[in-house]
Amino acid sequence: MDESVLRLFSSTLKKAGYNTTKTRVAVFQCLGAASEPLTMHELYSDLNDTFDRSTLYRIIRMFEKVGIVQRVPTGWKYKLELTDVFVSHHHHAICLKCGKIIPIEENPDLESLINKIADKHNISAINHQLEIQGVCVGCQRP
Amino acid sequence: MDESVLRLFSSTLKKAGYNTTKTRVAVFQCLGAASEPLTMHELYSDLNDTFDRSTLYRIIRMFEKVGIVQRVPTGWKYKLELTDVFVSHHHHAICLKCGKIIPIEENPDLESLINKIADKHNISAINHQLEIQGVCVGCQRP
DNA sequence: GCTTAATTGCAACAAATTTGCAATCTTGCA
DNA sequence: TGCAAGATTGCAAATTTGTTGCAATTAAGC
Repeated sequence: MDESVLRLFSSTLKKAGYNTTKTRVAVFQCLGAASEPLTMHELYSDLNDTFDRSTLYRIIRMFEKVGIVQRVPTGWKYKLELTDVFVSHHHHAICLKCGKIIPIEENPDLESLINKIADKHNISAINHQLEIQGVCVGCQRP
Repeated sequence: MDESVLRLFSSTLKKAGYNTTKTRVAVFQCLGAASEPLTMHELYSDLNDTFDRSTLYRIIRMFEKVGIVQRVPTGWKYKLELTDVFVSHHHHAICLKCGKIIPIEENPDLESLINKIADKHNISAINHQLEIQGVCVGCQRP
């Protein structure tokens, strides 16, 4: 993983009053290495039982509070991924046939439209998520 | 609740091979009467312990499968509401200060933009959700 | 290197969700 | 309307998911 990203991670923690520990770095790197969002369970087993479940929960809760990770709702469950600070702001499309998650980069038109919609409802938008369900090209019969 | 909505509910179940039971009607009506999405817990206690929790979970899982209810992610948890088949298609804005959920009716511009974005990623969109977080006008200091 | 405060592991707990099975309803049909 | 077959529910127990207190360990700053 990129040195500068790790430094940003570390300074984010520090600014919020937390230490940079081996455990936290491991969780962060695991999320950074994943090609798509992970469930708690996946994250835990990817880390190969290196530490206690309660520690992982505590770390994720804190990472979320300080804006290092965010939850991606996927039907029943949710998955975890790094926030826009570490990965560019994006959305997701999920293929209903094969379950693949396709990242969708942010679109300026979408962003401004969302702000306009929010304003119309007297709410000033701070953040947003868009999830699209559909069928990917690979799953569409010829 | 409207007769015709109940008939639609019943035929939706039938088409999927399920019976229309007292219990299922009660759950459906409870969701229909709610002014905003409900948590499992709220739904259960609104129904006033008329039946077992496991039954409620089974019903909700099935309702979701056949497209009667959908989950609204709200941070950690999720809430439940009827789908667009029974309530007009809409999105949500959540105030980060007071937690109020503001329904946002669908916007044709948004819809077409989303379809365009999905196409660009080789996925043909079937459904989508947009969640906006912000601060509502009542929570903005004067 | 040392001190102090933060972090982790452990073990127990609490909440949320699932499951098997027997008892009870619904439906379709006589 | 009454019955048989299959679907649905209640119950009790298991599983999964997330939380907590406290003692042991570790990281940060000097």
